[in-house]
Amino acid sequence: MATQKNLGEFEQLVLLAILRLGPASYGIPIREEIELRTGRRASRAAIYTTLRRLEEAGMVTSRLADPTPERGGRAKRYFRVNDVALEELRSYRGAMFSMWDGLEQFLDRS
Amino acid sequence: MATQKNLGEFEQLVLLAILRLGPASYGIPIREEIELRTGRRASRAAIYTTLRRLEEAGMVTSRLADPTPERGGRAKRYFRVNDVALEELRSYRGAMFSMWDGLEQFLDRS
DNA sequence: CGATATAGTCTTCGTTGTAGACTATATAAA
DNA sequence: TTTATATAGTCTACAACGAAGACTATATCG
Repeated sequence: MATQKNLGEFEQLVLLAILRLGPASYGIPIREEIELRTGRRASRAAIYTTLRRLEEAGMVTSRLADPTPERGGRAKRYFRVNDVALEELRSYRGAMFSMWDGLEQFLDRS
Repeated sequence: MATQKNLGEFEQLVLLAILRLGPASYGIPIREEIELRTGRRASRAAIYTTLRRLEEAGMVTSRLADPTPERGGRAKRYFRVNDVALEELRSYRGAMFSMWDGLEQFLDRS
């Protein structure tokens, strides 16, 4: 369990999407949140693969809910971010801040 | 050339290190800058491999300088970041800002 | 009960992350 | 003037991550 590695770039996005969505975090909305916020396309398979790997690494926990009475109401798998992952996110965020600090000159539009 | 993909997590760090170091950017200092700022270990091989791939992708440009008259003064290969990479960095930075926005509650120390 | 919508899985493959061992080339020391 | 030591970079190999196509499951609607 929890092989404790560095988070990949896409893994970070997925984790942040889960945090953003809160209790409503499952595959489809996670994907939508990422596409909406980053403007970047992501296949469903990419999302689920990443979610599975994150869970294997102990970064997230999931539970399969009951099917809901809506059209196409297949059971949803909900996710939440574990403390290890939170710590990783914080730490990576700090690292990025430190790396970007002082580089404002390179941020201007060309 | 320049297959235009998403930058990996480590690739970003390397690019930022080059920006930070300016004209003094070559393998060894790049590594030191990353270790210093992020607190994360990185082997020399990891740095050079990433640099080579970034160059193949058109993200950086390198030139091999003349050997310097210091102990161990082997010729250094200097790097600079290309515009494509700058644009990628900006874009990824924006995406991360957007994803982190509103999640300050999760940033507090535990 | 066939069409359609939502949600998730399987399989596969290319790309990125990572390091150990090795090479090259300089000065310092013996 | 050979041998040690320091700096800088390369080769090779493999594990982990990124990404998608095709498929399965399960619900409602007409």
